[in-house]
Amino acid sequence: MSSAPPPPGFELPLRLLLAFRTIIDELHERIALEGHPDLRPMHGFVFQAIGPNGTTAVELGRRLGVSKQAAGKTVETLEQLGYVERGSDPADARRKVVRLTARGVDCLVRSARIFDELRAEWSATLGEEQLRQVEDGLRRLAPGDPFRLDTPRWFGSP
Amino acid sequence: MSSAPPPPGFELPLRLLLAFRTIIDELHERIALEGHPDLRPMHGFVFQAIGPNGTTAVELGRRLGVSKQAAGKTVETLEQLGYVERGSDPADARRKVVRLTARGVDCLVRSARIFDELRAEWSATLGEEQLRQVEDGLRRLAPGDPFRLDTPRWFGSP
DNA sequence: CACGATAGACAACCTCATTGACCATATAGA
DNA sequence: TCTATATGGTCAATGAGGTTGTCTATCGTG
Repeated sequence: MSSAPPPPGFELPLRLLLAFRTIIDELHERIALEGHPDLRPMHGFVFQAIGPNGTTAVELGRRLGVSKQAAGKTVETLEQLGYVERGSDPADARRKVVRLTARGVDCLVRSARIFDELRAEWSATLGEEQLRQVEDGLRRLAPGDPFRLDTPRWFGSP
Repeated sequence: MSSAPPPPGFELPLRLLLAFRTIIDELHERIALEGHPDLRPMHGFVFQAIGPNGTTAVELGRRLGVSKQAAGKTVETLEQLGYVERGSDPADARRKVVRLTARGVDCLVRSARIFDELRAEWSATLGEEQLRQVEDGLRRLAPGDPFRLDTPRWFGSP
């Protein structure tokens, strides 16, 4: 009955971060082998924030938790890398819709597949039961929309 | 059992990051109320990297995975905030030893206590059994030293 | 004692975020 | 309809934090 002393409280957050980094690093290692070597950890968040239907720089900034100018610059970078493209919205001449290119969609699809493969490997390592315990525990510790995308900025100073 | 379909593979990493952020944000909210309102998430890593015996800017840079100049600037910032102080090493006139001040040590002690309090709250929420399942699962998914301190730099672009 | 290695400081630069300002366009109300 | 306001996008200036390159002082080794 849990007779062993509990681990120090700082271990769990460090393990959470280390596990996250391990997974993301593994993802990028594999997706680099599949033709996307230029991606950075942050870019996956941006692709998810753009979504399959496209978005605008302002809305992207809101989702990422950064200013619209910063979001615009990120879009410009990803446009040069060939992952997104900008078009005009016929229904609103102010909006410039940012959409994933075929290459961007390919990246999203591969990411989703690799994440599923990685989960299958964790399931094999831990057993499906314990993995679900972990996932359920994290859902209860950190409820809400997991797509809080303002993390890149979060570390730095005010 | 486990007859329900597994969640998509990308949920776990997002939950890991969200849980980490939730914990760190909670820590900083509480430690701000105890007299340390100026701390940033990264500073805890720096304090841990300095350690109880002090260190130098070069060694700090190695542990944090940044250049010695960047480490020096961080030390300068923390010195102005009153968390560290620089002294000379009588055994080596080149070295300028960075040590935590009483205020810095106070911060480390309070952090450890608050982390333990937070863990007790998670234990009450999940039950000690499931919390240990989570911790054990993370240890197996991400083994090794949890004190990898090069995270602050990890997010950005190269 | 001379030489290479190390610790630290200074300067220039880069990247990425910020705020402020400005223009074009859409929308709501008198 | 015409005007006021809100919204989307861009440009400019700024600041934080990182980098590399260079320089000096000091240590350790031959």
